[in-house]
Amino acid sequence: MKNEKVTSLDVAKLAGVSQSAVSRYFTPGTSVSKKTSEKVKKAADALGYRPNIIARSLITGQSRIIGLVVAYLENYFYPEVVERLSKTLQDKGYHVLVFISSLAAENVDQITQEILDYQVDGIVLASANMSSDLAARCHASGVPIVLFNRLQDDQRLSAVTSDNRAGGRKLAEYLVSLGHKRFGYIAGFGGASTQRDREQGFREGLELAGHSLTLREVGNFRYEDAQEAARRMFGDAGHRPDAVFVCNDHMAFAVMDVLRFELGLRVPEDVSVVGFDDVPPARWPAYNLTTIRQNVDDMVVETVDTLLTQIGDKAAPSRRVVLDGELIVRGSTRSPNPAPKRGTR
Amino acid sequence: MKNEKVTSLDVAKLAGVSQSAVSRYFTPGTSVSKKTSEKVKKAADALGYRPNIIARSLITGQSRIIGLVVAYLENYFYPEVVERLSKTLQDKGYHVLVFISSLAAENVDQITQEILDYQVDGIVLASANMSSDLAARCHASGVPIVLFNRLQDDQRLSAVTSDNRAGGRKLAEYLVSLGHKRFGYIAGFGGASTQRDREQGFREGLELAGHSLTLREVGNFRYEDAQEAARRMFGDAGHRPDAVFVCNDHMAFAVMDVLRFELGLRVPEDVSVVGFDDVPPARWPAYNLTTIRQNVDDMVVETVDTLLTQIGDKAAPSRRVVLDGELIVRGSTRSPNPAPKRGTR
DNA sequence: TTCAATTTTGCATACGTATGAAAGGCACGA
DNA sequence: TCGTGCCTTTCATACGTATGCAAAATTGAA
Repeated sequence: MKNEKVTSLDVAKLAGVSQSAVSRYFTPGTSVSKKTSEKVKKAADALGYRPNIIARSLITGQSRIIGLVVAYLENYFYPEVVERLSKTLQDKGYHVLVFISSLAAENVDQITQEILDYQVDGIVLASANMSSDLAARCHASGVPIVLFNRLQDDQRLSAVTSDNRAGGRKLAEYLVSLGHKRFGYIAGFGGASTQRDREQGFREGLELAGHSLTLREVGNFRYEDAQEAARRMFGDAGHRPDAVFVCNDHMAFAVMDVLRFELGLRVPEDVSVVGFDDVPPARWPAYNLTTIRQNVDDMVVETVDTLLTQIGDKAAPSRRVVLDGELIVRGSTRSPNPAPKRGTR
Repeated sequence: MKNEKVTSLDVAKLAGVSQSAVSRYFTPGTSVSKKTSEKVKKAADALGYRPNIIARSLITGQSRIIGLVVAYLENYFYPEVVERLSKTLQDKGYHVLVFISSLAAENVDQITQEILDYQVDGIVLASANMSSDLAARCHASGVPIVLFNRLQDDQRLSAVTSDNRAGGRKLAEYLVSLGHKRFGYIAGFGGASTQRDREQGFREGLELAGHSLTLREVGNFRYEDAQEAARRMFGDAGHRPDAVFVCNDHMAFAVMDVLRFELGLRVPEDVSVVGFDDVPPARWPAYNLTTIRQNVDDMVVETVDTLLTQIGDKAAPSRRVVLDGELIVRGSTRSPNPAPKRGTR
């Protein structure tokens, strides 16, 4: 209940040195003699003193806070991101201030204002889009921004993504190689670059193999919407796809659930299902989903690298990092071995 | 790239007023005339000025930052918490600074030090335990703390939890009512109060009905550990439970997966499985898990209430809020209707 | 021992804002 | 016209720390 803040001045008095000495003791990379060092340490311990980061920030202009904007943690890709990102930054002496944004874009602009108010040293935008003028404004105020799992036309913004287009193509090629003929696609929210790129890659892959998309529905990255999309796509028994690419794993689970438990279809015998992300439930036996892995660890490392580089050198050029995504083959797709047809066994 | 910070003094000059006037304009609840109000607004807009929260904090002693300590977002109960908590606080003008802690306890103490360095206005401890002396220290420094989904012996700490013991009892009663005879329990991490209380309630419920726990294994709140636990518990076909309570949903999914896909057992026909939390996948058809609902919204509201009350009045007494958890009956438990045995259909 | 070179220390100031106290402005009634 | 009371504004200072600069102390070599 004692609300007595202990300051560097208190420590200085007790230790019989100047406030500067105390400050220097707690600032790495400054010279302070062994003698005073011990005096300060002793006094600081006795009083339970710790430097006030807020006051320090005011001087140095460094808050050691990174703002993270995230829209929905419902997709289990993002909790992993928050955890890894926060941990990695923590190890480097930074911390993450979370801003939850709605899907509406204006909201993001308002939130970014709030972020800037906190004098953050950098911003990570995940699962949220930002208006170009606001991006420009952040840039103008000298705060580095990294788009995570997002791309924007503005080339001045750094971004870390997987190669979503290549991923979509890989999935198309793989499904074609399994002998599938009728392809469905369940899309995410229209404004997202991940949605756009994955679909584009998937279509390209199909067309290169002489196929094309048969059916397309929109699931908006939400479980419930994806269920609806699956019902529409597979409702007409006569015109069903025999393979469906769902824009992310989260929605793929919804689709599989509808196929199996509402429509009585077997996965993969009747329909092959593939997703994107490789979130933890994708490898749980109940889903066992074939998907493209987004390596969260690598993405986070690149994000932090980019961010800290730009914090250290404001003149550093922006980077666009595109990571390869590995195809993870599991049990939600038909077996690749066509041998049984010939009866060789 | 222009790194020119615009301060209240700049605005004051442009508007032809004093710096105080600018400060008052941006401080709600202060009196400022309509005339200067407009001058300031105009100048501020022209320069793109926004008050520096860091500098403000130094004066007011209020950072409007709440520290959140969380250990693992792997359990999908916590992402919901982070999202709801952050959003609710955002609406009240606060923001959440995230601290990821390992499971080790010393780590939490170090992290709490870091939190205090940021001069947070309050702390929420979720999925992490804190040493008593550190709790005392936080208390001493006047920073309110709320334990979320955790209890501690120290009565001075506020806490918001579900009634875990009552929940465990409800589950026991329900399983008994279904006619089960052999009961298994898969425990969480030993140090957690949720683990302890849920198990205690479950045992009480069984004993009140003249039953007792047959088998017990430890899953440590982790998917993989829970799989192992399930293998041990159900490995011996002659001594299997016919109902199992898994300490949280996250582990329950692992157990169901092992039962169905490794051991070929049917849920609920061969074994009834119940969990705790009611995370989103619990209602997905693939699991369709009977469980106790922890109402995240209510828990968050109570947490924020408690926190803001104590921030507003440091002398406010600590609160312990215990919320009721509803039994959600789904398809992972045997049908309550014993009629088929008599062949009435 | 002396002096120059080097390290350590203290002093003073700055960071950007909030706020109590004092001064200024205004309207109103006498 | 003058004085009284109230609302605005300005002035000055404080919050807790970092840091350039100059003074002091230490070191090392001659």
